Amino acid sequence: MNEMLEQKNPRSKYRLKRQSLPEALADSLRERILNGEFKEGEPLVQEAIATEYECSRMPVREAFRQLEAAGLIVSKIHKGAVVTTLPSEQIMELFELRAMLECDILTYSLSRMTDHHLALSEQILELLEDAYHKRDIARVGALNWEFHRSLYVAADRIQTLALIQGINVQTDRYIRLQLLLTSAFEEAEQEHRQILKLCRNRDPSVVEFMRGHIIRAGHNLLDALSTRKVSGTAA
Amino acid sequence: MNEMLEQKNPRSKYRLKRQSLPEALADSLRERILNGEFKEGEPLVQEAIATEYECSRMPVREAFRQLEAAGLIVSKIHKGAVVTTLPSEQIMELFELRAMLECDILTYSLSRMTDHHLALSEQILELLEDAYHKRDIARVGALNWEFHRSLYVAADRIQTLALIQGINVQTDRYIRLQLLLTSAFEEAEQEHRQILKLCRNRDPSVVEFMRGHIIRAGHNLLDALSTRKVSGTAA
DNA sequence: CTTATGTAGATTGGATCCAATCGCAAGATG
DNA sequence: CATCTTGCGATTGGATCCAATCTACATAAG
Repeated sequence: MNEMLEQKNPRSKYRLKRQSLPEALADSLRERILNGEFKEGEPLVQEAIATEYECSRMPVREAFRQLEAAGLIVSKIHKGAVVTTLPSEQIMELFELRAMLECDILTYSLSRMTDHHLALSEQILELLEDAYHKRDIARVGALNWEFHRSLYVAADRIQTLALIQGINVQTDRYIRLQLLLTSAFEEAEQEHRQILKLCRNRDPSVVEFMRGHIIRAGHNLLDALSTRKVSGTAA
Repeated sequence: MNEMLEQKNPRSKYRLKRQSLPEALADSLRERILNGEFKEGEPLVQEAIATEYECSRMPVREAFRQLEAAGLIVSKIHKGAVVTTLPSEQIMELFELRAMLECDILTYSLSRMTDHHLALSEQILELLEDAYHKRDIARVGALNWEFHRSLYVAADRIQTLALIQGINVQTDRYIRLQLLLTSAFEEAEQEHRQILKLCRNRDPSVVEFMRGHIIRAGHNLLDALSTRKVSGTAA
């Protein structure tokens, strides 16, 4: 039980401590992987994590199972867990999947959005812009997903949303990396405003705009990654 | 170590016992859930499973984590795990997701398929037809997915395939249920032949045909499910 | 008779202990 | 000198034990 473990679900006011230790651990470790604190290919040692969080290895092991299912780590028998490393084609594939799935769900959502939904999206967008200007990378990553998600809840497509969320967790890691490397998020910021505006008008063209938004993000990321890679090998 | 636990990966000949107990358990339990042996809403008790497989509760717990990540069970803290139960809208949503994702990957795959790929698909299809005529439900379920999968491997879209596999695991349960309830698989069998034929000709129309194939399967299932429900409540 | 409370049994969550396996280095052997 | 073997430390896998929590039933109060 460590002070690093904050309980989640801040939205439901009177719901505290309804998380088991493995879940809380998984949340914390996921955050640290997405932050880049645990780098690609880095091995995660059960004992080290356990002592760090002042608990036994058992909850750590269960947390590892969850992270493995989310695709953030891979663990081989008797050899431990390492942070996943994706080749660039697969990273792009993830963005293409997001584009396909998010466009689909947005189509459902668009006709069902209420003013309440839009107001909430706007609120999140303002928080996102604020976080970006303060260069709070972790918060930008989280709020970026929250904004996208807020546009989709009206669709009431639970399975689709769950799938998209899973992919977003994976791309989040690279989005944060991109924030450190480039200034490409400037244009993404403007695109977010445009997306919200189109949604307000229930303009169906927002779907294709969203597709471009996501695919562009993927391409920008790959560019940033490839330039980093050559500079990395040079150094 | 119980005789119920068979090691998987039969395709790679000299690869035995490279599975940890939790994984083997997860495989076995997943199979039993898909078979309908554990019904929807039924609680899974750690101790009972553990004694059944003659092991301690710990590997069971880790297996539960995997099954939960796959969406087959949900577990609440200090209240244990129960088999998931999906409302019909979400079941249909799963089929629609399959339709979208499988059509997408098939488009990639179609232009890259070699004769070798097609021969393999044909082999699997024959096994599938054989299993169906022998009314080996579990085998039909597994081979149905194997056939679909065999059409997609050429696409070399790892993330997409993983996503589709996850959804197929969930729909598999209902497909097997449908096999018990209806004879709708007869037409599916013919459609499989047609799909393979269109793939041989590299006919792009196979993509839309596949979409219809999957969506039809979903509708047939929902029909079967709704009639079962009314007869169930009547009895 | 209904509702609140409390206690016992069952079940899950977490910690500690022991066994199995892996990696690596030192030494033997050709 | 290269290669194989062997043994030890480190790490993971699994079992058992104890603590925390839930469910159900019984009992008492209104």
